[in-house]
Amino acid sequence: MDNINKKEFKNTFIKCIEEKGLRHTKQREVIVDAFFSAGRHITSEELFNIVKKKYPEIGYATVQRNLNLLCKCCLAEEIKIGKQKTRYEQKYGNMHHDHLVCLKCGRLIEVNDDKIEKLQEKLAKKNNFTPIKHKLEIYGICADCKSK
Amino acid sequence: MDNINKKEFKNTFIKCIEEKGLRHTKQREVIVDAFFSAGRHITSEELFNIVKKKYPEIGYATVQRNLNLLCKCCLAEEIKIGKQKTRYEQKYGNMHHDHLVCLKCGRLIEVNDDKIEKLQEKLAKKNNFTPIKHKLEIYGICADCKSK
DNA sequence: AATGATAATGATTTTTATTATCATTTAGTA
DNA sequence: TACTAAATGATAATAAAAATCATTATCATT
Repeated sequence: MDNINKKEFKNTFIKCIEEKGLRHTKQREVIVDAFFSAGRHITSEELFNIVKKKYPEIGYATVQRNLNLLCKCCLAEEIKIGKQKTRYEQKYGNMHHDHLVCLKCGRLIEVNDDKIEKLQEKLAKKNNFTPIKHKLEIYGICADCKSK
Repeated sequence: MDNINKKEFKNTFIKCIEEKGLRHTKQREVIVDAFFSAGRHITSEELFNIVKKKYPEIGYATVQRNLNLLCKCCLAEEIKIGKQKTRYEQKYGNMHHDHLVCLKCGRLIEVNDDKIEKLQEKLAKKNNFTPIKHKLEIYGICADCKSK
């Protein structure tokens, strides 16, 4: 099942780079594979270290560049929390979610609330503002850290 | 009226540094004054340029340090939007608000919605997460930019 | 299959914001 | 007034991400 998703993910990427007139390379293959298989919120450095194992000649810049490219293809999104390094989150299609951020362990928990989404639309409209996207982060202490 | 707020603001600052056993300096005086009187979302660089006019010998580091100090006193808060420089926002007491961020002109509009706040509490609770603070940013196009 | 245009790569440098360092000055008290 | 430690100002360090650039690889065309 994960393989099906992976296939879809890669196909979307391929379609996207073809639309842009970009090229298919071995490095891109390896990077996109690794990005899909990695955790949900990875830094460029972490991804670089993973990719290096499969493709030792790869350069850091290539990983960084292709993460940026994934963002342009809407397959990844930057998340910046406090002073942490930018993390890159996988995005399948239009699925959106917000984050609970634990201030103790740094864990990111993905959440969703339709009512909040709708109220945000309303709030924007009230200000004659056309919303395109949004970011909601709730900072606090996660269940695990509370029980410790 | 603004002067009363300013007085309160400065008193809070003075109280805060005294609690921490820190000292009162001319530079702090000038920086806090300028910060209060400046726009709602200022960068350290902008503030430095303002302060320099009243106090030309001042160093950038001093402005930066005191902005950080204001944050520790809960009189300022960092706002980081995209790749922009960190901006510092005035905070009076506990007043909280969210932001509409215009993707065209970069303008920040402060908004508030009690219902959203309450739903956030609920959402956190549902995940056994103790919320401390949150950040909601809605990105889109502001009224001014739409009419252009 | 060879060619040529140009995108991509990898190594490195640059940029840029913020923090740290440190000698000197200053504040606040004893 | 002197002393102690905080604050300052100039500068260096840090660190993440972007830019540069010579070289290599891709891919449409022939």
